Amino acid sequence: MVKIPATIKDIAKYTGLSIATISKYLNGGNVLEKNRILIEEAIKALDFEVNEIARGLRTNKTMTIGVLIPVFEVFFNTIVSSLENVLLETGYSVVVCDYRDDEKLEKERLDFLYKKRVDALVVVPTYLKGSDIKKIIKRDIPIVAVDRPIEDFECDTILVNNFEVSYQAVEKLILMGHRKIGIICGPQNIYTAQERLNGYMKAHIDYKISVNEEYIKFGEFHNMESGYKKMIELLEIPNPPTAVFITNYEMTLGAIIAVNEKDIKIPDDLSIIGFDNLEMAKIVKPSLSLVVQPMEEIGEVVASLLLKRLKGDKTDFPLQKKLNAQVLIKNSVKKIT
Amino acid sequence: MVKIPATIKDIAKYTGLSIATISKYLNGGNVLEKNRILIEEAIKALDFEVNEIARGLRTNKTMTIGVLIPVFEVFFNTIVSSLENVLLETGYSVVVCDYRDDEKLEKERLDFLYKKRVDALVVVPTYLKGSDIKKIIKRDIPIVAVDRPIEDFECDTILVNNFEVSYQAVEKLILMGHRKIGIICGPQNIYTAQERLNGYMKAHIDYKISVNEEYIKFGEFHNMESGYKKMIELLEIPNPPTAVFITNYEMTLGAIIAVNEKDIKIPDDLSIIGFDNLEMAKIVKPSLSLVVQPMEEIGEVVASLLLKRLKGDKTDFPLQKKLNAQVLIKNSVKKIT
DNA sequence: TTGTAAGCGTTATCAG
DNA sequence: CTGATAACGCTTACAA
Repeated sequence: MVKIPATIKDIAKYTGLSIATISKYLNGGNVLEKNRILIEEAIKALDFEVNEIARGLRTNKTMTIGVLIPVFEVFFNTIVSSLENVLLETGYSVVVCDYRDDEKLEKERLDFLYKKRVDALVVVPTYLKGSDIKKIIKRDIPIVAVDRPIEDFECDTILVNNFEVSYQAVEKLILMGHRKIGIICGPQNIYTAQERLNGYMKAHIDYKISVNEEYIKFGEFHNMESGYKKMIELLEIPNPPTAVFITNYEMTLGAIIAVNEKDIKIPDDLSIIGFDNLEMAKIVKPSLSLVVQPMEEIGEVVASLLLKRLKGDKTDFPLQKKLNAQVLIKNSVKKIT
Repeated sequence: MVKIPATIKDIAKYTGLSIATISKYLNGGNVLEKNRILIEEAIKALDFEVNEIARGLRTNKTMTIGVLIPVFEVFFNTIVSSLENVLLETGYSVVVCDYRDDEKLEKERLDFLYKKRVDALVVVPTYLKGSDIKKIIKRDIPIVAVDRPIEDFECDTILVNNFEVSYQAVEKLILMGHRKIGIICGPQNIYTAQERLNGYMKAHIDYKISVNEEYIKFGEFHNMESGYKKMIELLEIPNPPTAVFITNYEMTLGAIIAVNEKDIKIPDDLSIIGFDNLEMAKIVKPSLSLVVQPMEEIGEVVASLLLKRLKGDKTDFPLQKKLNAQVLIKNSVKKIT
């Protein structure tokens, strides 16, 4: 830990070979058997490791992928994990930054990743627009938008069928006889939150059910207290909904706590469909009906797309793909008449 | 986005000055007013930005701090945020890696950070020992252990008074008349989990209360289901505890759900002290008694220590500091007779 | 104040 | 297969 790590030059001296030969060996080139052995001995003896900074300067590649997410929470964490699982295999590594839902930080962190010379970027944007990206990103590197599109920017984009799956969830409630259906939405400046509300509206329209504005509550993603509060508000409406659709993980958690506290029985007093609530789903009784997003799949799809682009393959650019979430109906929804 | 960013050489050509002068300007050196203006014009015109990789190679500094945490969860996230707030001010940036509580990954990610040539490391270790560190870290960079010490390794270490605060929490329960006190602990290979259990034991010894082994349950940190299960187990003991101390955030969450589900009234049927459960604490009623750790303070202390070490100031090395957590008694604890 | 030139640790070209 | 050498883009004595 005290001595400075050896360089190729040191290995060259130790072995009597040239720098070029050592470098060739390090990059998988052919070397005489006896030299190979010698080099490997030297590497061990001198505790050598490549200086990735120097290599990066020379090759103009850092073998690093930058990932920008709004906040460290289970949905994004899971996607990133799955992304990493694929990418690490191929020698790439991943640097993840969150911007805490903050507009300024979102740009700053993007700039940070760019300055670290990542070879490609994965972005879950909130406020970020095409003009921002163009200002920050000056080299031509692959960029993939995930979960939400980037406004005014042409790039590969991997989304979830938020609209359709929300439609399906609400449709199930309708088909179970519900007519008074509440929804706890996310902020309408977020694409996924919009889409989920739109699905809710469309289902009402298609089934010719009028929408009671009182039943639509706007909470905050990434804040379970807002789920709690909005659920309380819904429950306190004089003519309350018979079913509530909660549109993300954290808010679902808060809503469950509200329901418990008010001593509301599920599904007898109220039917519920939550979102993405995997760990909770195992715990809560009766078992929670859920919209489940394909987080692992998202990560895998993004990773393989990225690898393709990094190889220079621009087929189908800009790719726009929607992955399917599923509605899982369990015991938290009751048929009513 | 198409053109490759300009280099200092380009600026030199544009301005007719030498590379050295441009470099001097970039690093805050004095330059003739008219040259300054010229350089700034060139930078704008050519869209120049320093190549941090090249700079890093030359200065042998990356201005980056590596942070290794077990998992992205609120306790660690909060510490990292606060750390970043300080560090970013000073021009450093932060790369955070989690190892998902995995022994192999813990070493791999440490190696990754090291290979990225971070200038210093912040580590929350689980399995990591001094011998591992010595194997991986070959340059002499500052290392700070946070929340848990590194076994067999001499370095700066910032901890929380887990033992003392757990003692105090249990003591409060005892002073409120409780004699049958349950505890939901974390895995005993984790330092903080050990300390918290030790505090519980010591309080019992000091107050001459015999410990019922049945009341001691071992869950998993970072897994709310384990909190749920262990709480159920405690409640199903024929002679159940009258109070339970739950020793981290995620397990507290699960435990609350278990209590709600079993229709146990807090604090009438059961008294509870949870851990670190800030957001929950706002929601749950009656208001939850808690052990609150000074997460922001930890981040700040670590950051300023780091900056000191990076300046080469080795005063008090190896520093070992314990920060104080607080017991906050609210309405979830009842006096019994 | 400015410029020259060496060098950080690699990779890549091109002889040998 | 191996080696000499020129880059990569920047900083930093040292000289002018």
